[in-house]
Amino acid sequence: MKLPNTVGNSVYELLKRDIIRGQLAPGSKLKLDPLKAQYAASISTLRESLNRLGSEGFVRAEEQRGFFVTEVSPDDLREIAHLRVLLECDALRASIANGDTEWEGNLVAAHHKLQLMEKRLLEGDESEKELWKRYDWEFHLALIQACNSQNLLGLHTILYEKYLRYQMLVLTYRGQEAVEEHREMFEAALARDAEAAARHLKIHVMCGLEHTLAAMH
Amino acid sequence: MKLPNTVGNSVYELLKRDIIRGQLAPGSKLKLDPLKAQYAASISTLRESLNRLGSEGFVRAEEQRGFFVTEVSPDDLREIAHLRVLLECDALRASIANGDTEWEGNLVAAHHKLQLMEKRLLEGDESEKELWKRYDWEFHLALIQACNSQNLLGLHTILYEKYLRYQMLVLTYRGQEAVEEHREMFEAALARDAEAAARHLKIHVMCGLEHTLAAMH
DNA sequence: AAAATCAATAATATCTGATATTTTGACATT
DNA sequence: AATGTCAAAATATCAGATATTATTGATTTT
Repeated sequence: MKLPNTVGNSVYELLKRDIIRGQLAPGSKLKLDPLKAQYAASISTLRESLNRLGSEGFVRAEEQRGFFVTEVSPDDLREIAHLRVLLECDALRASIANGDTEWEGNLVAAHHKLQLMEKRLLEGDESEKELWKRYDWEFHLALIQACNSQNLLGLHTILYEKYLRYQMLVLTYRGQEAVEEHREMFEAALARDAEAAARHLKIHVMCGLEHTLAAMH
Repeated sequence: MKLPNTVGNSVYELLKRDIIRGQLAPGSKLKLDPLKAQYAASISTLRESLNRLGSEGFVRAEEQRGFFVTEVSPDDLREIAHLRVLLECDALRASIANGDTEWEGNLVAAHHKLQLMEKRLLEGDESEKELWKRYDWEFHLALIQACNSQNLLGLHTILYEKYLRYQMLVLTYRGQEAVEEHREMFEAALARDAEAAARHLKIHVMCGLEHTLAAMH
């Protein structure tokens, strides 16, 4: 990954992070003057970032009325989970078919790190949820990294982030089940059993969906 | 569809149209001053639109070096075709499962208009390729309109447009085969045969892919 | 009290012009 | 041909101005 050197890029990253974390609440108005103060950027630069986020669906732009954090809803979450399964399973199959030694190595490393973190979370050490989130992402990315489609990886990234926002909003950790699912995916991927891996991935996302929907009451 | 009232929106639409039509050639530099003259908008407004197009993949932004029309390549086209099949087939299945009378009505109308236009194209009247392009889009959209997922429809739109750019670049019409494929999809959809419809759609896109790849020499 | 009206205020969309930094291209040196 | 230098060009960013539109609150009408 390249560092975001420009002001525009870092404002974009910060805004996206704050939306995903829920610090900018769903539906809330993104007024330019306050944002300018908070994110230390000019209106023009802010508008550029907001336009990007608008294209990606994190922000909604209403003509002449400005920008809003995209609303959440159970239906939207269902759509996102469904798309994530569709794209990630496809990418996973391709990745398992194409992956070389390098890919396996990264995957083993990513799973190992994730698993260590999950062990600590299960033991009650909730101090590093940020890190857990990153390791979860790195594991899922490692699985599909060899899919050989930049377009697919790009779309998946956005879907993963949107899904993550919902998980952050309900702020609950699913625990042991998720650990198992990760392990099953991991083992199936290493065994080059694409169908099993995709099956476990689908279960993983769908159970996460149910869990999050339930927590949304 | 809503009309783009703001300058930013129409510049966005115009730029995208010119990229898809190939009037802004793949890889070409998008210098701000010339664009400012050509699209009659200020730098700030232009940059907003370019940022949106960057998020969607029509434009590539390079730090400190400005904006470029995204390059084309056979591999990129293959990725896009593959994703289009993946998403559009999924949407089609859902649409066939959910579609009501209203949906069928729109579909019949869209297919009828497309078919008339195709007849004229086959007879050699190439004067209205713009209109044909629109009717093709409206038909494909009508097919999946009832899929019940705004997220899916949004992603599909971008993929369709990217695929279309390649078709515009090679500037050849596939003719009778495409007409047949449209008819088969149409009839399968009306008969609520989701598997057949998806099969024909896949063939439709994949044959279009081969045709375009061949024309890219 | 509810609805409609309307002026005052606030916010957005857009443009211009200015500055600092970076990239590019020409030219000269090795 | 490779490298180094320097002016010109281009970008990224900002601040400030204007026109237009949206919001708010008070006033009037029903």
